[in-house]
Amino acid sequence: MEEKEISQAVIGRLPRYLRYLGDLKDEGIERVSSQELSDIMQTTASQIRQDLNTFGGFGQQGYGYNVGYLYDEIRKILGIDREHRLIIVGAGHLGQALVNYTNFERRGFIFRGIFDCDPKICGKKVRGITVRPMEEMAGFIRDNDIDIAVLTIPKTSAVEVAQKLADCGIRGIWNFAHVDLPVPAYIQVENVHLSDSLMKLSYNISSVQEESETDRKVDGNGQNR
Amino acid sequence: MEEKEISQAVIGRLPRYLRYLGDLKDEGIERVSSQELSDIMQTTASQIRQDLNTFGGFGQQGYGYNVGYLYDEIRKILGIDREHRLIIVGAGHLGQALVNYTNFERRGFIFRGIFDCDPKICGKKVRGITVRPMEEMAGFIRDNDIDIAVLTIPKTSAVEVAQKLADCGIRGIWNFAHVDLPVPAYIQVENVHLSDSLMKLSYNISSVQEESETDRKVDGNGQNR
DNA sequence: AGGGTTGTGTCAATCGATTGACAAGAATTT
DNA sequence: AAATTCTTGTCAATCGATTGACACAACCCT
Repeated sequence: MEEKEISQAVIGRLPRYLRYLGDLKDEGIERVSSQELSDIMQTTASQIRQDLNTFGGFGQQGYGYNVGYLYDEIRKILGIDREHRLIIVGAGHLGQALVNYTNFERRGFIFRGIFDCDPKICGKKVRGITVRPMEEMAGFIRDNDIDIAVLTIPKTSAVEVAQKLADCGIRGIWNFAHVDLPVPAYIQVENVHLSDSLMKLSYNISSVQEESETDRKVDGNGQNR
Repeated sequence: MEEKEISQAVIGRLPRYLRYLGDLKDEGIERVSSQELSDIMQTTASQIRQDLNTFGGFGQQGYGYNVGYLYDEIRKILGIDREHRLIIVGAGHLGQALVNYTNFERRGFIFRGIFDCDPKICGKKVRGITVRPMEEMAGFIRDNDIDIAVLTIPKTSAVEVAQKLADCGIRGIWNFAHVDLPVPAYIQVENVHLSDSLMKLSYNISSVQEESETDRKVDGNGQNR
C-alpha cells in the first residue's frame, strides 16, 4: 500500500496549504495556479507542485488546481476527513485551555475525556466533560475508541504515563511535557515544546540585535521553518 | 559582528541539548563526550560536534565537554542568560494558561502585562497581573521595555494587532494565532500553530495504519524533527 | 616522562530537500 | 479549427544539512 517514504518536510507544509486554500474557498475563488498560490504564500511555485505531486496529480495543465477539490484531497491525506477522539491527560491550566479551544472540534478533533491524578480536581467539569481519576484511563481509552492522548502533565510523570498509554493501545500522543518520550515506533509522538520555541525566539531576537547595522528591509513573510 | 548565517536547524536543536545537559548537571555529572551525549539523545556524535562548533570550540580533546560550562555557553548563545519581558495579548483560556505556567519565569521569561479588547475581562487579575485594555498597550511596551509579545487572539484581529506591535517597537512575537504575520524583517516571529501540529500527528497516525503489515519494532526515539 | 587511549575540530562525502527548466497537455482566443 | 497562451508534472541541477573519517591535541596510566 505504501510506496515510498514521504518526508516530514512535505507533511509539515500541508496544513499551511490547507489554510490558504480554505481562505481562497471562503473568498469564492474556484481555481488557482501554483504561481498564484506561491505569490500569496511567499514560497516557490516549484515547491508547491513538487509537494502536491508527492501524492498524485491534483492539477490540470492550462487550468491549475481546483480549490475545493484540492482542499478536500489534502484533508484526506492528513486524515482529517474523519473524526479523531482525544483525551486530555493533565487537567491543569494548559489542559483546560485546550479543551476550551473550540477550533479543534471544528476540525474533527473531539475531546472525549479528561484525566488527572489529583483527587481534588477529579469530578470537576470542564466544558461539560468530567475530570476522571487516572485509574479509569486505560478502560476509558478502550471503551471509547480513543485515538490520541494529549499529555499536559509535568515532565516528572510524563514518561511513566506515556508507557501506560502505549500499553492500552493509544495511536498518537500530542506531547506538551518537556521530555522526549520513549515509546514503541508504531505510536506517533508530536512534540509541542513551548519553552524550546520561546528559546528559539530569544536567539533570533538576539541575533538580529547583533547584525543591527545591516539593512532593515521589510520582508513580510511570516511562515515558520 | 556577525560572520556567517547560522541555520535554523542548528538553533532548533540547541534547546534540546540544553535540556539534556541540565539533566546531566542535576545528576552531578561533570564531563560528557559527544559520543556519550549522542547515545543518550539518539543522535550522532558528529552532529553534536558540528553543531557546537558553529559557535566555537567548547570541548577539549581527550576530555570531552564540561557539562556546566557547555550549559552556560548554550544559554548565552540562546540569549536566555538575561531576562526577557513579555506581555500577553489576548486574555482567553490559552493566554491565561501561559501566564500561569511558572516554568517560563524560571527560564527568565517574565510576564509583565496582559491585554484584552473585551472590557468585561479588563481589570480582572491573572496570577497577580491585571488585564488592561488594548489602548494602553503601546505605552506599556515603551514604559516597561517589553521584548516579546505573546499573541493569543483569534486570527481575525491578529494581523492588525501585529502591525500595532511592530509600530511600537516590539522585538519578537510568539504567535499562537492561526495566521502568518506580515511584519518587518527586524521583528522575529515564532509561530506555534497548534492545529497544524495536530494535523501532522493525524497524518502520521494514518500513515502508520497503512503500512501496518510492516514490522513494529521498538525504536524509543521521541525527538521531533 | 613516555606510550597508549580518548575524543575534539574539521574536511570530505553522502544524503536529502529546494529550485529551475522544459516538454507536453489542456484551455482559451481568434 | 488553428494558433496561442497557460500551467502542470517531472527531470536535472543546485543548494543545504547530515554523516563519516581522520589528524592531532590532551588526558591518563604506569
